[in-house]
Amino acid sequence: MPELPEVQTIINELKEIIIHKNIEKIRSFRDGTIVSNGIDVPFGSEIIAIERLGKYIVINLDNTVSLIIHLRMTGKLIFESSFDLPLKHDRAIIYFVDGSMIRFNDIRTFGKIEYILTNSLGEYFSKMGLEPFSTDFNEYNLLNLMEKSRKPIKSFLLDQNKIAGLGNIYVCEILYRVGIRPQTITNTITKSRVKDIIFHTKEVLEEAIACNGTTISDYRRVDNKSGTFQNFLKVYGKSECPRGHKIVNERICGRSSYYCSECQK
DNA sequence: AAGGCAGCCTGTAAGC
DNA sequence: TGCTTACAGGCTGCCT
Repeated sequence: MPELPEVQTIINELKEIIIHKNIEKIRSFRDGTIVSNGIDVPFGSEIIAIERLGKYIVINLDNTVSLIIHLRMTGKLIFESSFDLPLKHDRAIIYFVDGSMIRFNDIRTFGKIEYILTNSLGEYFSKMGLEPFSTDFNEYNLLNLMEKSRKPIKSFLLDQNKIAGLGNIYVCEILYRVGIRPQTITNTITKSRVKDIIFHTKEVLEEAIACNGTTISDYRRVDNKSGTFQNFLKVYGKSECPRGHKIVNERICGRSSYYCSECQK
């Protein structure tokens, strides 16, 4: 399930491959996957930049149009150096003028490619939360948000309008490292713990990016390879924590939540 | 207004 | 063995 590290990995790899390529056409194989908003991607549109915002991939073209891609749970972007027929679960394909292409493959069809005018990106992402690697993700701003929230910290960290890019796996891992239980009500957490949340959020995300992400089932890199951070998970999907305590698996905030009742209080 | 949750969807695996 | 059911989970939209 692509979260920030997986999306960042895909972007890092795409940058090497598709910057300055010209789009020949984008074909859809399923209604609803491409949301055009009445905007056209003209033949020859050149890709001039690719960036990540939360879990979104934003591709800027040279003609005031941008593509916003969200992979949701099972979306993959797989680069092929030559044109080929669509595979099972390919929902769209971006064909380039040089004969290469990118498959947008998505088993569960929740992913989307949206066309938008570049100058309205700001509005589109206006509610997006703090970027974990920006200077805005600091003690002052986070404490300010947390003081106002009465929901469980798990739900707070998953809220993209608070912090951008975290999903279920990394939230479980962050809370383990911080030593807080997922049920803890956000505005009861002390200031020193807020510091710990910032530190461990960056730490986990950095480590996962260095591993090219976490492949549990569906996530793949642009070359169809897996990430390796699954080998370093301490609680998600585990039955014992690194210190040998039994891990609790409980549904919290509608999500399967893993935590250690010894290490997390 | 903030928070909770069903629904979207398909493949996998457990249960009977 | 084969069918049914639960689960995986990001985000939107509806309800309270």
